[in-house]
Amino acid sequence: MGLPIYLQIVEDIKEKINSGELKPGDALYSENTLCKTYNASRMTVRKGLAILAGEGYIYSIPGKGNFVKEPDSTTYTLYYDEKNNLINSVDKTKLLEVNIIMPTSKLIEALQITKNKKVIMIRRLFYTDGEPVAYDLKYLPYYKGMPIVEKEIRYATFPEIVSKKTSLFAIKKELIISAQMPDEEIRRHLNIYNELPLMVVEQKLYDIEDKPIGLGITYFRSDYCKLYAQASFRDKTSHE
Amino acid sequence: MGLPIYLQIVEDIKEKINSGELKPGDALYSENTLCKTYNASRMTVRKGLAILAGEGYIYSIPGKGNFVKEPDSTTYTLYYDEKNNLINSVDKTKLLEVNIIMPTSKLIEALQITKNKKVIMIRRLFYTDGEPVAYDLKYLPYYKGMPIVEKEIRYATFPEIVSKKTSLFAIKKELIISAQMPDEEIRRHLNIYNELPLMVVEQKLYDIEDKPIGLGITYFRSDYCKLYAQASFRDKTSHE
DNA sequence: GAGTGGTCTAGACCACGAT
DNA sequence: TCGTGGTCTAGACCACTCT
Repeated sequence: MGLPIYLQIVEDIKEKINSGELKPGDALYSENTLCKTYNASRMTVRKGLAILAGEGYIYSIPGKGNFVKEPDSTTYTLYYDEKNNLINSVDKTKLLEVNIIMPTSKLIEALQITKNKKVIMIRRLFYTDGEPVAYDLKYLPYYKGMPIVEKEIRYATFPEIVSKKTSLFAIKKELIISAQMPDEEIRRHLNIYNELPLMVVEQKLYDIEDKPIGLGITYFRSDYCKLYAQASFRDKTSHE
Repeated sequence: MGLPIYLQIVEDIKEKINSGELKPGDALYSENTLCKTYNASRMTVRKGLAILAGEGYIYSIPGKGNFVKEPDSTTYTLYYDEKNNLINSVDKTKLLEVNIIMPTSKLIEALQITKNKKVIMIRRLFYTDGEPVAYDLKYLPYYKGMPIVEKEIRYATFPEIVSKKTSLFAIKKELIISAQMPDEEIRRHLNIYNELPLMVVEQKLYDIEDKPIGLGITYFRSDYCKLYAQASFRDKTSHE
């Protein structure tokens, strides 16, 4: 087979781990031994081991060796896009309000600002097939000369809105997912007349220095929103 | 500073990307040029580029060059552990029932089994501070001679239960998160007397060949469950 | 054909752990 | 002191793209 040597090493050791021949905590053979085993140079062996480490199979302790890692059973990769987590995706966005407000105490804490700092509030409604499916609130600290162009805000995704200020790469993001019942205002906006709960996704954006630069809360009709995640697996690294 | 050369390269290029000097789609200098720039050998430069690629900053096209990648704004790392996503974590588990049942049509589809294949059903209740906080259902295809030891099942986490059969490394997992109102039975188990919704987490486990080996559904009282995710960031790779 | 990234080698020196 | 992993070099050959 035409597989490069380092990938053969990866596959071989993976197989040994998956089959149980190597168990968590076990030491691999030393790199020099692996060089002889696979008839490869040390750099090639190390490239294979680096991939295994990146995929969470092994770790290494300098001066001691490489060891099989305990698999992480609590980490998943979640796909979240406020406009595309619905059973059907958002095809219309209605801008309800853009305003500059004084922060509530919740905002002061979340955005780590003083109580005199003004905040931009954006309220939007997302539609799928003509039906309102989500009610969306965004808050950003207000800076003088900030361009609040309605057209942009109407269609933009939260990271896009914020990225006008900072490079997208610089942003750290956090999500908190919960469920709750809608209040009267949200019931009205989302046409909820019966006992339908909401999926609530709170999104916090931070800049490179961990300073909060945006808070978003999206209330989804639970019949239009399911979130999907999978075991944060392996095979995301460069090979292939 | 004592940073190894390849990490200096990583930091330098990251800085150029974060500051906007290099924008998505831009080509980096060729590897040979970078060798001269940083006074390093090609392997060292490539080690740095490999890290940048692993962290999602760049990608490379053989024969063409290395390019700055569009940042992925929809992928997050979610932490989910059925016993530890609650405001307080589970300190007691009550085993309601272990039974072997004939599959419902939903189970036939989810576990990809025939309608004559028996299924093990496990029903549990999770407690925090004496209060029931989650109602938990697990389904696994039944195999002859399967050891169903009550004590194990009572306390085990889903992946742990299934791993009696397969190596933990071999398991692929999927989560589907939604919100719904409790039915009469769940209201009773979770002491819900008012309009309190549930966070529902459906967990599917697959073996290495993508065959389903377990289905779990956990119904959390929404006042005791928030899920947490953060931008699937970078800096998880080996360096440091 | 010249330039690019992908793979690979056979050395080297270092800091660290075990003894 | 010896073996381990961590870093690094200066070459090499290949397949590929561009022109």
